[in-house]
Amino acid sequence: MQVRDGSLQVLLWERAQEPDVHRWALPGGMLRLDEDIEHSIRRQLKEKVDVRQLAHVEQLAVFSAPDRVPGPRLVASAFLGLVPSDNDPEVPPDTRWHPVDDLPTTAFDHESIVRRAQHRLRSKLSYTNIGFALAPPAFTMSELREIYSAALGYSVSSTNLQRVLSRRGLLEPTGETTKPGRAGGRPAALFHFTVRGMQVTDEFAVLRPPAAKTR
Amino acid sequence: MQVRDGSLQVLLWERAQEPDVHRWALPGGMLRLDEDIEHSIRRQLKEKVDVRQLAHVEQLAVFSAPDRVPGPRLVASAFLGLVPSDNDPEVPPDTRWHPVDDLPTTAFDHESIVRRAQHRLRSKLSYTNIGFALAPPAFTMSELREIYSAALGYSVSSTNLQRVLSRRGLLEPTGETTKPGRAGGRPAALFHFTVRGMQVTDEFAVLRPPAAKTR
DNA sequence: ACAAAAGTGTTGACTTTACACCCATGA
DNA sequence: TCATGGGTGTAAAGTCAACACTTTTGT
Repeated sequence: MQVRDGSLQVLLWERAQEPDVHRWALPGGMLRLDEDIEHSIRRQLKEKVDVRQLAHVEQLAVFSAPDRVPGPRLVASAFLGLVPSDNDPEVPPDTRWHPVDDLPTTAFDHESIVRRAQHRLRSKLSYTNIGFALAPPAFTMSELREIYSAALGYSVSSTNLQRVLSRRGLLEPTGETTKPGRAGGRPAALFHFTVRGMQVTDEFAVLRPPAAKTR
Repeated sequence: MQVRDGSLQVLLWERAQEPDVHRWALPGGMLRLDEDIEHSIRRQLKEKVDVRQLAHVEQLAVFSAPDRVPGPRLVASAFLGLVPSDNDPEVPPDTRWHPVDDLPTTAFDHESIVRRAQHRLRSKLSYTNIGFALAPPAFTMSELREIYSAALGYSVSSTNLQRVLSRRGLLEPTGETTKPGRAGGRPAALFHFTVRGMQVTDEFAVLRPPAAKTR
């Protein structure tokens, strides 16, 4: 998934064969005997759709209903992969990015997989630093605000976004600023995330462990 | 998993054959063609170890490293299942409950699966009503306190536990009370959970949607 | 000077922990 | 009446959303 043109989008591939011809499917394929599933996902995205810049990949769920696809029983292990908004992989002609809120007719149970991914992403934006995987290496707070707004599906205040992320030590000014647009306005400071990999930043909303008595 | 004797325990089965003879393994088995994985798990627990009272079952993760078990490649889909502390299934002689903080030598990658399950449970105790699946149908706050403390691995105050769960509308007094022990003391009120299935009760720790303007 | 965009200060609402205190019972 | 365990009141700390206000730029 990626935030592009102000909305959260997912890369889908139009099936050319039965079953479910012309319906849109998630990229993926068969697992080789010598690789684990995450490795397989990365390989297929690279080989088939030229997506190499996955800033974050995580397991979503296994879909194992006996009738989820016609024909022989097939178990799917779904993953969520995030691409930073500044990259634009050259995808093949039969694939396209689709806004999550305006999906075409999907193949098999892929729509429910996309829904699950969207839900996971929304939740994690709140209690982890997962935003780093959607954002470019450096950004203004306005840009980050748009990314978060697109992914969450509602408007976020850049003021409060900055405060929340700063309090958690996730955000750091690079020192540089951007030029203002033609309309003028104060130049925006550039920020970047301090941590690369995903971390839980707000564990234990309640029922925290007892205070570690200082002294 | 279940809280028994004041600690969080997991049911393991001692392998009688190579590979990994005499090491302890999680219960499980092969997936049939006509069932989904959750159905399979419930079936195997029922048939093999007589565990029927699973108050909650959820997917944990897929383990797919090519060398996770010797021999032909085998992908495992791990689940977390919770048994309320008031039941004591009659398990076969080659299985035993083990405290998660004192595991025996486990087979294959099963220790990391247990760790993952423990982590998942701890997290969810904080932001969902998952405690209902560990507790008996009715309980005193002291009893619930012990269950939560065992599962979380640190001491929880029954005062605050009650308040947190009550505020969320998860807890309800049954009206009944218990007899005090021989040492005296005020009789404890009995409570039960208002909701049976798992629900997220504390979504959006931060970055909540804008207030739905009332009026 | 004015509009535009970015950033800061501040307030109020809400949670949650910690702890002092009160209540009901058996010996 | 005292010890014991259960339950309530309350204060202090922390977090967050909202919004007014200030800063910095281009025209």
